[in-house]
Amino acid sequence: MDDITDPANLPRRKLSREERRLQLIEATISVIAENGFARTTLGEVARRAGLSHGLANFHFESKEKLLAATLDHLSDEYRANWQAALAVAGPHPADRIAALIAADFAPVICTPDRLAAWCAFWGEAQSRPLYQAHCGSNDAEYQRLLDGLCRELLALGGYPGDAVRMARVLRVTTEGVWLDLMTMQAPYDRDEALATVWAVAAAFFPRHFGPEGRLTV
Amino acid sequence: MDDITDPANLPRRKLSREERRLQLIEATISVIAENGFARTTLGEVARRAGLSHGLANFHFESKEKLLAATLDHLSDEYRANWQAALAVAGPHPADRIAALIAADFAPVICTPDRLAAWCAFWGEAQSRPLYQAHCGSNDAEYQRLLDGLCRELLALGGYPGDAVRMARVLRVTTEGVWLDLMTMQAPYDRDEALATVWAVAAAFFPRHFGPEGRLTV
DNA sequence: AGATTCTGATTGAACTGTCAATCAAAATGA
DNA sequence: TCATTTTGATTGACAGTTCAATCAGAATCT
Repeated sequence: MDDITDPANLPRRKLSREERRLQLIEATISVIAENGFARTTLGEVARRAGLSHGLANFHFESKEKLLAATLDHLSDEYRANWQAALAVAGPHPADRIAALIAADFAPVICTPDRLAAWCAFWGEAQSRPLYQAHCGSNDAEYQRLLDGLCRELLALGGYPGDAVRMARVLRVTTEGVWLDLMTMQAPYDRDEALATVWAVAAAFFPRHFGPEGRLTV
Repeated sequence: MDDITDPANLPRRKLSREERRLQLIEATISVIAENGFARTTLGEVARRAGLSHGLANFHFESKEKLLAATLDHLSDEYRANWQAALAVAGPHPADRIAALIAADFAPVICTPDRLAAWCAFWGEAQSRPLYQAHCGSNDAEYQRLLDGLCRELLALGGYPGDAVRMARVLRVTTEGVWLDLMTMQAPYDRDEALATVWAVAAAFFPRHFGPEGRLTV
């Protein structure tokens, strides 16, 4: 048949291996966000990517591995985002804490689809050790970093309190407002979510943070 | 524990309708906690309850309705717990806030199985409106109550800040440490979790709360 | 009380649909 | 040509649902 001139069968095999994988991963995020984890099927993922379902198994071997790769992707993306934010932040611990907080609300990361997918993975993580390691709360590097910054700022500002607990509150507050944005029927907006985290920072470090974030000296 | 939920004593036609429903719901919580939401089957629920799988459909019509009833049960239980705690608390807003916080860490509520089940429902709630309404963040009564208490305490103590945001931080910090207890590979214990919430209260209301909780005047 | 009838809880096998995985053939690119 | 990618039909397993048969206990009757 003459398919060369037919625009209907144009877009075959134009993406590289890595691009195809990414395309399937993005479709997976989208399906998880819309249908939830339990109702995510390879068929729906393939359909949304405009591909046949056999391809998912070709590129990922199994559904399980596709899901694991999807979580990996989200995890890498999240880490790259805060590391980039940190790279352009000043050396003062308050500046670095502010950068980390703000990074979590960057439009690239804080997308409805992505938040929903994170949420779904959290829900399943407890029963699947494979996922558990990649979930946010287990990023040891991030936690050590935030712990250290809080300790520095505590010493610098002469604040009372426990650095590890403060770091934990900052982290879980961010996760918590994320969860609110996903699960509430009438949620507040992203700015209000960020303001809520600033309220925590301001309560812990009142001379360095205010309701709008980092206080400029 | 309950003799109802113990499969050891094989109950052949001894339990009432309501008791049987409860038994199946408890089995469902257990299976969700162990296998996750996506891998929860009627067969496994029935096996764990020591009953045939046809019975689950007899009592609940469908798997979907069994899951909804399970969430309902968790939701009712949660509400009953904080309402009971509030009933025996003093009239001072700080005492009532302290009672609400402590209630969330009561051994009856703060059980591995129950936390895991909550977690799983959160993960699916975004894609299922039926669940969404019953998830913690949507308990309007609880939120209005906590908002009001924070507003009172703010006025009473002459503290600066936004009452609604403070109430939100207290709530999401609790949810957040719950999530930590579930999803972290090496989590801290329940006391440390509670202490983390006290740290927030102490930061917001330093003359009414300390690292150990409510300050006695 | 004892026998009979009634109710509805319970079982387990059969049915149905769905989904992940497989594979052979076709299309594509080098 | 040869290797790689893509398709789509097929397969096998498994889960949810249905249903006819069973059975224990309650209610009713004699």
